[in-house]
Amino acid sequence: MNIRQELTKIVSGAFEKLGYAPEYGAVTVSGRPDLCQFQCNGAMAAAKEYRTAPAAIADGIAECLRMDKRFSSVESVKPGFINMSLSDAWLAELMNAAGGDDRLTLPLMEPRTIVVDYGGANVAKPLHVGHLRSAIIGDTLCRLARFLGHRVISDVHLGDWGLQMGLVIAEIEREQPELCYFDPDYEGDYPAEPPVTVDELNVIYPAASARSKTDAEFAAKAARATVELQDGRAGYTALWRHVRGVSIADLKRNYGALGVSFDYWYGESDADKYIPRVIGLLRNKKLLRESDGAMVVDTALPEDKEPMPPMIVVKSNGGDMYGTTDLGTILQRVEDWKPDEIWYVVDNRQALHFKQVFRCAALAGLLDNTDCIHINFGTMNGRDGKPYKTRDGGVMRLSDMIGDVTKSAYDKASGSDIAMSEEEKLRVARAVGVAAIKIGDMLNHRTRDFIFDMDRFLAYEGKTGPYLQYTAVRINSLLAKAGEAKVSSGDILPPASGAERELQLSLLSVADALPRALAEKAPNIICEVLFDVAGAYNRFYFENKILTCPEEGRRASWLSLSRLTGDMLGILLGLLGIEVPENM
RNA sequence: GCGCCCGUAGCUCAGUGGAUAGAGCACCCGCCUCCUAAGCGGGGGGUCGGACGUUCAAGUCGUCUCGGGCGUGCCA
Repeated sequence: MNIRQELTKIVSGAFEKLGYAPEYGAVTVSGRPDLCQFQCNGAMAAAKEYRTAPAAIADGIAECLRMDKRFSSVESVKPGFINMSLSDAWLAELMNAAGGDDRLTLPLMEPRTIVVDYGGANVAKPLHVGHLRSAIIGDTLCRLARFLGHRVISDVHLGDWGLQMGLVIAEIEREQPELCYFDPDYEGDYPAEPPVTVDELNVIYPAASARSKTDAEFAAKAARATVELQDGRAGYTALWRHVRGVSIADLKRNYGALGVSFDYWYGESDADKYIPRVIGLLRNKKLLRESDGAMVVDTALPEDKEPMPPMIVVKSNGGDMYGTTDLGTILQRVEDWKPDEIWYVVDNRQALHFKQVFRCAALAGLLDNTDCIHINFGTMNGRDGKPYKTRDGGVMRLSDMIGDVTKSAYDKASGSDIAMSEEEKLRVARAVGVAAIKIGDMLNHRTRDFIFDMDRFLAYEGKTGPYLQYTAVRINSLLAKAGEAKVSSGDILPPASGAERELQLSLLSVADALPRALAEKAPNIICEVLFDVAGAYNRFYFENKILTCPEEGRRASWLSLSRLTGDMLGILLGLLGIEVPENM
């Protein structure tokens, strides 16, 4: 249950009853927790319309609400604030309702079908730290949308069809020209085993990319190979299939280490067969125009403030642009899945590109009541504010980063007071490392550039993933001890202290935070509410000795409240793809 | 040049037009004979880049300005 919505309903009712528009009854969490838990500022806004002193309106509303037993206090303050706090009895009632429900009374929304495109992975290019954000933000948004009741289809949209494939093919040919894939007259079956390993691929692409910058002939060959691959040359296609397969296996391992997965591993190549139809549609609607040998579509609107260059659909050499592939992909998604929304979790820098693509898709009539949304995010920079580099100036592999953080978490686990087996330490280290990385990133608002600081990820102190896990582990340990001692839990009682009341209120606020996080596509909102809950619990835990509490009813209540908190932390961490280890 | 995004504590960042702008780190001081101290409490630290405007009320909205990042047709 969303308490803020519930209170808004109640207060709006009071406004209406007194002859004011109900819209003024909007309730927010109090900005002055020392004064009250919730507030309504509508009286001040209403004052103008009704030409009445705001304080007089607030007095009336407060008077009207005061008789409601669900409030412990309702006050009208100075300029026209309406301050209210929940009665402890109602709070306890809400806690027990949550504790007795699988979803902890968290809301479900009207289901929509949402396709989420994230990851940004390319064939033959290893994932580096720059791929982190799309993967974990996209994964979190998928989990959140699913949890709130939506039908979510995730698609990695693999970069498997562009120039980088031509570069890789050209480089393999340069190194191993004798392979049958390069013989245009070859008529036999192609080998079942790939001619390259992942490790070789990881060397081949950078080498090819570098070569193409200094060797014009090689660059031309790569471009030609790209076109020939797209035209279906048999040998290249067979080789491409191998490279793609080897690459995908490796990508799955790396994403898997982060707990990130995809429903579909479609690639740009899968959009290829839709492209002729896209171009046909554009041509029929007379949207195509020749420009410097390329075919373009004008996407500018008269009201645009920002410059909107034409979008190139067919390059002057006859090849497709990535935007064309994106259009083909939209057609495929709309036909196969009929989504209400398509989300693109992609770097800020492609904002203009997506604006063009979405407009072009609308012009072409590809969108059938489908909203396309670019969920942009900021660049990950190093401590110098420039794009992140390793000490020797190279790009850092995602697998290396995960390895470093996991190693450090392992050392920390080894120094723990808790005795753990070797195997357990490894499991804990993996879970803790991933949590450190994810929270370190997603605590920041997604649209901002942020500083990637390995040392901070390795700190495990304060506002970090491990803090959240530690809180959950503590709770689980407490509940296990209670079980051993046969101490039973029972109804959650009205709070006996400020810390306990704050814990209950923080649990109540989750139901409001999740839809907001989804509406804004902002994982940091989930993180914030997680720290609210975990912090409140840790204060409560410090103040109260739960297992040894002599009052049986109170002890039983505290155990239930602890269980509820643990379940809530589990759900919220689950939305971020973070596991709770058995020990820390 | 034009456009988009961002300037909040020493650092990294939150902040749904409302009351006294919050966290974490770092620094200083406390708390384990008692359920996991990867924890809890306290302290110092701010003209929210600047100016003007809208509003009963601006870190939040608008205009201008300074500083930084990014984008601006045949890579993705």
